[in-house]
Amino acid sequence: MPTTTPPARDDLGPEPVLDERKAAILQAVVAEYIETAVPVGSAHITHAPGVEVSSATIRSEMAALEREGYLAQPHTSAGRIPTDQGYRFFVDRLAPGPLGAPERLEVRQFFGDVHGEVEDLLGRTSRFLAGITDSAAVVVGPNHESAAIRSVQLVGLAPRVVLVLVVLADGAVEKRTVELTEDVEEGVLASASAHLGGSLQGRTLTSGWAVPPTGIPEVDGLVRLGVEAVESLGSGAEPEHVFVGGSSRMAAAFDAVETVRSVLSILEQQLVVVELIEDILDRGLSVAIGAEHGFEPLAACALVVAPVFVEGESAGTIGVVGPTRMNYPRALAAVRVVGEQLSRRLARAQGSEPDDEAGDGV
Amino acid sequence: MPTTTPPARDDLGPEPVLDERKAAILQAVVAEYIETAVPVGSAHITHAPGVEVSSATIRSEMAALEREGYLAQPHTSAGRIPTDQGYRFFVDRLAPGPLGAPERLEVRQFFGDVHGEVEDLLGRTSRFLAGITDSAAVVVGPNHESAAIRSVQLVGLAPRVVLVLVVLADGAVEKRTVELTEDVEEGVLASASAHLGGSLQGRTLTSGWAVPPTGIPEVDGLVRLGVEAVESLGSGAEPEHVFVGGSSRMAAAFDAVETVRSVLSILEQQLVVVELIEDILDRGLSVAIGAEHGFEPLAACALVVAPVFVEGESAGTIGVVGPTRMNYPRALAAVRVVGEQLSRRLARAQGSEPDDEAGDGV
DNA sequence: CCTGGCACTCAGTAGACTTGAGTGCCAGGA
DNA sequence: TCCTGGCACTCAAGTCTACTGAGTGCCAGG
Repeated sequence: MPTTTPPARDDLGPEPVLDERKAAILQAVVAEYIETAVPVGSAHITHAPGVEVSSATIRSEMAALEREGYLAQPHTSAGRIPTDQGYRFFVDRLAPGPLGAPERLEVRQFFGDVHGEVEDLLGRTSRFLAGITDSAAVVVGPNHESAAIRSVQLVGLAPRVVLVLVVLADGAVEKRTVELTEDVEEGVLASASAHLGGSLQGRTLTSGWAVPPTGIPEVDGLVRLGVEAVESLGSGAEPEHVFVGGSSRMAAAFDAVETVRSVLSILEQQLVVVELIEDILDRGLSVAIGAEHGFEPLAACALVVAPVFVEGESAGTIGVVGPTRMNYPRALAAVRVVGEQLSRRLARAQGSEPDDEAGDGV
Repeated sequence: MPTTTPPARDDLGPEPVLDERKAAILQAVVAEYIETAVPVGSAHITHAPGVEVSSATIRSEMAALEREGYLAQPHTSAGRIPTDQGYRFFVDRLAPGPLGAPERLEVRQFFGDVHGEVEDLLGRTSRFLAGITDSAAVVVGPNHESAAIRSVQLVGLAPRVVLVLVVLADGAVEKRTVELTEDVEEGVLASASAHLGGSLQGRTLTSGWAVPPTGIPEVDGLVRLGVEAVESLGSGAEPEHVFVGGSSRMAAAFDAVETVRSVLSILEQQLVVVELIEDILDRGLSVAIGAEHGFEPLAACALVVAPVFVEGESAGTIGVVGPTRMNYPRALAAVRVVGEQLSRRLARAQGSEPDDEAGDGV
């Protein structure tokens, strides 16, 4: 029986002092409850690793764990259920384990087969991640504030409607329709387009840029409108692209219909979910359990999240949303591996990394 | 009591022969059941308009309606529930009524406030339609097969990665990333881009087009790749943009969790929903009730759909998905009005219609 | 042909009882 | 001091029974 020293903790609260046996009991209860969703009685874990004592002893330990806030009892004559704090202890002690073999194969296959545009990739990834974790999954695309502008173009759609098109270095295309007050000639449009493209290329959406006047009033007017449009793209008016997959799985995750409805409704408000995930990451956490994230409507849920980096730059976020009794080991491993693969994939799509198929970590 | 002659029927099956009283009873049962979700007993509708007979008489009529397939009984001593056929009769007799006043106001406000890109508009519309019908709502964007190409551009993203960008007359932007086998010069890229744009402008994505060679091998190679990319856009490999709003409302629509889960899971597979809606429209229906659409997983649902036209051209579809006992009058009215407003809005976004705010029909 | 009356059905509710998984506590032993 | 087996206790959930009442089908009389 290895004396597992707890790995680096996710949270930085006061180190809980639980002796080995209490910890083993708590761990056994959490593991059992995650698997069965039934309150765990003392007799069920007498043979759990690190426990090996009689049920009576376990009972007294459980009573202590309950006093200390790690376990709860639905009613007097029932077994114990982990509290958020109990799950937290379990998660913090969790060594970063590998993904199960079948899932590993699935990941390999998925990232081997998938192709197409980035948005498509992100959407598929969210559904895939939902699939292997049997929860809902969220994939947030990169926000383009720091991406360099590759090209800016003005395209006339109708006599007084112009489309401002911005291509970023990461392959993202943003657009904005601008309505004009008067007709504009094709040549003027082309000049303005060229001038804008030349001036903004290489900048980022958020950097302040001064576009020198051309001296031709019509062109400069149009250029000004174009600059405003591009600015509005950078100002975060447009939320990042968010993909939520597998939310149907929440239907079976809770027995109260009202909980299901409210959780689903939150998942529909993608902006809220994104903010929640960012907040969790800002606080340095990778797992938020129940009330920890402070967002009441998702108090029955846990989130497992991870940022995705491409060449050291943030390129989005992925996460899993499930009931607090979700399978944390699997979710953590899946998020880690899928995040890595996605990152590698995105790097390749930007042409910034050699096209090697032999992935590490999977 | 007006002798209501049934309006034009949606379906073209054999005209059912139900005398006035039977029809009134059936209508009362459906209306009551839609409102209460409780099996309707004979005594409950003795005072319904057009009925005004004793419960005993109603009972015998109900028994007849059951024999004829319009009603069903959950068990012997319960009231009646409409069958799909019963709902169908109800819907076919429904005069196209106006939307309720509060909803009318909401529609006016929504389409007055909403702004931004088309995708954004469609997404918001789906959520809005879900809101006023208290069901899930689907908005399918136009498929771009028949839209004229306004501009084609090649943008270099990385040494061997080129983005092919197609702007369509309706303001949609499609893109495809192409990986090259060898580096290409900036000048060659520009030439190819200009040549492609010049050759394809005004065509549609699906029309076959021959692009004349320029005589410069590097350029022609790039042009060929570009043409392939544009062709792949038209070949329907890319599904239309689909927006599903309000699916959380399905959680409360059925009491069997399994039904909820399976319906939600179907709504997640947007492609399936789109195909189902198209199929319903192809069959000339605007409402599909229960098993009518022949799609087993949604046998517990009804769909109310409508195409959206802009200047006679199809510009997408909108629809409402709910349980078969959904509020058909409201859903029909909402789909009609929202469809009209969306159409008008899309027309304006394309600059093809004067910007008059005073909408008719709302 | 409609109606009031009547016997019948049966889901749902309520109460009584049983079961059994689970607890807390304690005295005795290592 | 700590663990253990034993024991009395609790209480959700299941089972059984009885009752209620909403609803039906049928029929004889107006």
